Order: sequence, then structure tokens, then C-alpha cells
Amino acid sequence: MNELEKSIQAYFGVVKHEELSVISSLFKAEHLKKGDFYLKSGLQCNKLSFVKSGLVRIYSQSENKEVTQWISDKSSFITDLSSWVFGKPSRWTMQALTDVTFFTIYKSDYQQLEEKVRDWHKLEKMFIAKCFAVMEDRIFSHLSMTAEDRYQFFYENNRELFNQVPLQYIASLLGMTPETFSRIRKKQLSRV
Amino acid sequence: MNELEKSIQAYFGVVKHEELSVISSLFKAEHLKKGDFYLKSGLQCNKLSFVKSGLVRIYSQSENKEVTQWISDKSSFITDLSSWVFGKPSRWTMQALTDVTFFTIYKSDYQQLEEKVRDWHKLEKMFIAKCFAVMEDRIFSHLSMTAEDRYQFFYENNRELFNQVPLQYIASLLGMTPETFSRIRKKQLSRV
DNA sequence: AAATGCGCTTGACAAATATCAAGAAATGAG
DNA sequence: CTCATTTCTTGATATTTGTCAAGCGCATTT
Repeated sequence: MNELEKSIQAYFGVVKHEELSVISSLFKAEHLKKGDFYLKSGLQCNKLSFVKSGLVRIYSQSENKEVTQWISDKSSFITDLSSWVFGKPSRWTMQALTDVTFFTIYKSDYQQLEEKVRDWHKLEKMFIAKCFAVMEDRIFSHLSMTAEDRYQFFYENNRELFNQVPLQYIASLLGMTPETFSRIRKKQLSRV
Repeated sequence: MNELEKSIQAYFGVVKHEELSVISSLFKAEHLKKGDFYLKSGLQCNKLSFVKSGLVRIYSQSENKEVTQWISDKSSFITDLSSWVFGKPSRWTMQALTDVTFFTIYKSDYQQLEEKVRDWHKLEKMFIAKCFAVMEDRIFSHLSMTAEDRYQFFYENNRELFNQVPLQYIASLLGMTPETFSRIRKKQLSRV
């Protein structure tokens, strides 16, 4: 089982072996250089990708400030879900923070999935439900936690990110300014 | 087409007419009195309901404070999605703020849906994707807006709620204290 | 080595929001 | 209607977070 197949299994739940290879064969290897764009806001996102290596920042430019919505790690899927599912213009811009290798399936090949893999929609349903659960957690963190709590929680669960990407992006993703982030960071470091 | 069927159509997208009646026939009418619980945190949520009339508050008890996650209007669906899809213990408690009438389908009858309605999973996928989009919007509002902005935005889109439920719940749902909510409210009212 | 650019930190200060406490207003029960 | 309870408001104050401005550290280029 290759890396893509393993991740499909992990993300989409139990899949039959022959189906797995059908699925993975529809994804095509691609790559981006650091700084390249995977997607620009306003365009339709007609692809879904699995990041094999590298980091992608998902953000939006709102009026005066730029908001980082997420930084996708390796072994994760990326797409603008609303755009992918409903064909709406995408809200997010996605840019490679490092060189990135990934596997992509395009909408045009997507129909084959539905035809060849029984229960594909069921798998996809569960995939999206997981995305939903992550969002629910994030909302909860904003309703019930201080900036410091959110920092702490995120740090414990994403320690590696902290020396791989500009910290200002993590600050934004957690809903605070770089300065606040820096001060909290100082406090936390001295505690160890 | 009855009310339930209309909402299924609106929520789940285009559905064939004969399928619609199959779907709606699997939902059973139920009701709660004000104060009754639809679901308690920690239990498994094995049902999905369409609220015909009344209001349900979805909240959780975290350490010292209670967090209101959402207030479901009439004509909306309620369930603990993670619990419903993955069988996990539910995070949320759901309580009737008024007398509530609703239609419910239980997990035990759910399989029939999958059998009788072609593309059911596809419909459900789109339903969940919509829920995801709502969450994405909410996260964005916390990353990019002040309490006052969030108040304003929510007010414009949910005006009716403001004289139907205790305002403290709306405050919590927007991620602020009742006092802050009250002060913002005063400012906004005087502006009109 | 000097110059540049970028990201991070720091301090001083301002603004937003929370906390606490008291009282007013609204609601519900008898 | 009256009383009791809950919800909302208000003021005083504390805390958290943001803003602005400056400087430092580090990597890259020349």
C-alpha cells in the first residue's frame, strides 16, 4: 500500500483493497515550488489534493488584514470545500510555504470515482464530517478559551509547525496578533 | 408537499418526488416541552431531527462556564453530527427553549434511507458540507472581526432571535459576556 | 564585510473586553 | 395583582489584547 492509499484509508475509513487502488490511480502526482499558488481566491476550486510533503498556507485577504485560516501539514487533504462541493468561487488563497509534492484528483475525473467505487459518497460524507468536527472544535476554542489557552492547546498538538513556518501565520490562525503571540510564547517558554 | 418535504428539498438539494415521500415517511413527529432535553452530553446521539416549530439551545458545560454553541431555529435540522456519524459520545447538550415540535429519524430506520433512496449519501454529503461552510464562516468571524462586528452581523441575519431567547445565550454563542453584549446592544440601538 | 529584507521581540500606550457588584426590568407562579 | 426569580443593565475597575514604533537577529545578496 503506498502512502496515498494509506492516507485514504486513514481519512476515509475502511475501504476495500481493490477500490483503494482504483481511487489512488485517479490521483496524479504534482508539485509546487515554495511561493507558488495552489489556488487563488475567487476562482473555482476543481481539485482535491493530498499533500505528500511540504506545507501549504490557506488564507484570505480581508480589507486591511490577511487572515490565515489554516496551515496544512503533510499527510492531509486540501481543497476549498465549499467551492469543490458546490462550485462556488473559492474564498481562500492557498500558497506553498515550502516546496510541496502532492497528489491531485480533478473534478473531471471525479465522476469515475462515483462510478467505480461503491459507497464513495459515504466515504466522502465521513471525510467531510471529520472536517466539520475539526471546525466545531475550533469554534469551541474561541467561545471558551483565552488566547493563551488556544496557544497552549495548539502548541501541544502541533509542536513541529512552530519551527517550520513564520510564527505570524500561526498567530493569525489562532486569532491573535504577532505581538500577542510573541508575548505568550515568551511566557510559555520560561515556564519550561 | 408538506413542510418537512419542503425543508428536505431545501437542505438536501434536488430530490425526486417519490423519494421525498419515502424520506419524509421515515421521520416521526415528536415534541418537547420547554425545558426538556433533546440530548444530553456524553450520550450517543442516534437521531436526526427537523425542527418544525420552537427553539432548541445547543450548549456545553465546560469547567466553570457554560458555552452556548448554537440556537436552532425552526426549519432547521438538529443532531450532534460527530456522534450521529461516528457514534462518538456527544459533546453537546440540547434543550428546548420553548415547546418544540419536530420530526425525527432514528439510526435504526436510517438504513432504509440508504437502501430506498439512491444517492442518499450524496445528499447527506452536501448537507454536511453546508454545515461545514457555516462553521468556516464562524471561524472566519472570530479571526477577523471584533465583538461588535459579530454582534452586528448576527443581528442582521437573526433579528427574530433577539426577542425570543435570553440574550445571554446569544452573547455566549457570539463569544462574549452578557455585559459586553448589553453594552454593544445599547450602542447599536441608539444608532437607529 | 556591508547592506538589505524579513520576521521576531519589546516597550509604551490605547482600546476592547471581562469581572464584580448592585440595582432595574421583565417574566412567571401563585 | 403581588411576590419571587431570572434576566438585563450599569458603573467602577481589572485584565487582556491590540497598536504603533523601534530595534534586534538572522539569512541572503552583493
